[in-house]
Amino acid sequence: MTSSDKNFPGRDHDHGVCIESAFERAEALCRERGAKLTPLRRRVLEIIWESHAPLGAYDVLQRMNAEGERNAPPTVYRTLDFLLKHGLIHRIESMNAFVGCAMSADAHRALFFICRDCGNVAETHSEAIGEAIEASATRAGFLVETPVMEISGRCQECYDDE
Amino acid sequence: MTSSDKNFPGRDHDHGVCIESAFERAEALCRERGAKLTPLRRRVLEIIWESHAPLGAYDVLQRMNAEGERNAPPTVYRTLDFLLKHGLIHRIESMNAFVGCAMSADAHRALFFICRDCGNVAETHSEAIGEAIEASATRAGFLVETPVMEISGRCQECYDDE
DNA sequence: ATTGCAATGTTATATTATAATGAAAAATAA
DNA sequence: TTATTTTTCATTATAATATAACATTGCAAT
Ligand SMILES: [Zn+2]
Ligand SMILES: [Zn+2]
Ligand SMILES: [Zn+2]
Ligand SMILES: [Zn+2]
Repeated sequence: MTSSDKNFPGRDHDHGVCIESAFERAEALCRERGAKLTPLRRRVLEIIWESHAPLGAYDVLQRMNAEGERNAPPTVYRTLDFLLKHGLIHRIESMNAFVGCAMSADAHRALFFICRDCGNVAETHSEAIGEAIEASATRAGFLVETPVMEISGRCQECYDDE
Repeated sequence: MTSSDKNFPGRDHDHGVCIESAFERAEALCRERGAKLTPLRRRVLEIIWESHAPLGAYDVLQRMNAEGERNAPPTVYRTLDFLLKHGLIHRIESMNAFVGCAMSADAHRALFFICRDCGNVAETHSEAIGEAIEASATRAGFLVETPVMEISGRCQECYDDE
């Protein structure tokens, strides 16, 4: 199986592991690229990784300012742009929100499953889908550059709960 | 071939035909459902169908008000909601914009190709993609409800032009 | 006529995102 | 080191997108 894995975050998964490995990947990648993971950027990444549910920019901002700081929107958008540019987070277009990238941050075409109940997002990568899209694009005379694939629905745990 | 067709709108296609058939579909569907295609709704649908490039809500509003009318945002959003509900238009999530539905308006899962040069959008339907997504969803333990698939890239004509 | 309902109008405001400018900090060069 | 340049961050204002809340109109059923 070359394509996706069972990677929807279970209710009981060890999220500490997610966070830890996200930071390891971020640090490795920044070291490798000579990019600076400043305290501000680290903090925003940490906020994003508080859960697997996407956060809006203003939600991030609110958390940044929880202890009385006075960061303004451009600060959070700039920081999110940095994290996006380096593939450390993804933007979920259908939600105007941001979620941590769960994979090695090299450019990749991701498919997101978004649970409408718990709000969690699972990132997957499927060659079969990529190929099907390429085939369709070829028939339509279209050159694929940036696919946005965001599938709303329900995760296993949420539909087990009715 | 059960899946998609060559349906990117060519530079030279007869757009009058697109508009005409869009209105025929809209009228048939509203008749069938007892929904009212009021002058306001007809006008918005007409504005949306001016081209194959998605329009933002405020672009629609501007066109509605071009002759001095004073429609306000809720009017256009309500009207767009009606057209969306009946499948007469689609919302392109990655653009916050709206485009006419090119197919019979029964609930369908569409894939959009969006040309970054000319801005045109082609709507396609591919069983292969649907199946690939279902397969991936099953592996991830996910129940698909509302897929958003919006592929940015370049249409044939635009990359022929360099 | 009166009631009920769907459609539209109106005002205000919420939410998401960026422009423009400058100060501070960090890296690089001299 | 000091000077120079670049990157990062702060600040103020504003643009762009979307909705809440409530009023009015028009039309159909009783
Ligand atoms: Zn986790
Ligand atoms: Zn869920
Ligand atoms: Zn056309
Ligand atoms: Zn094009």
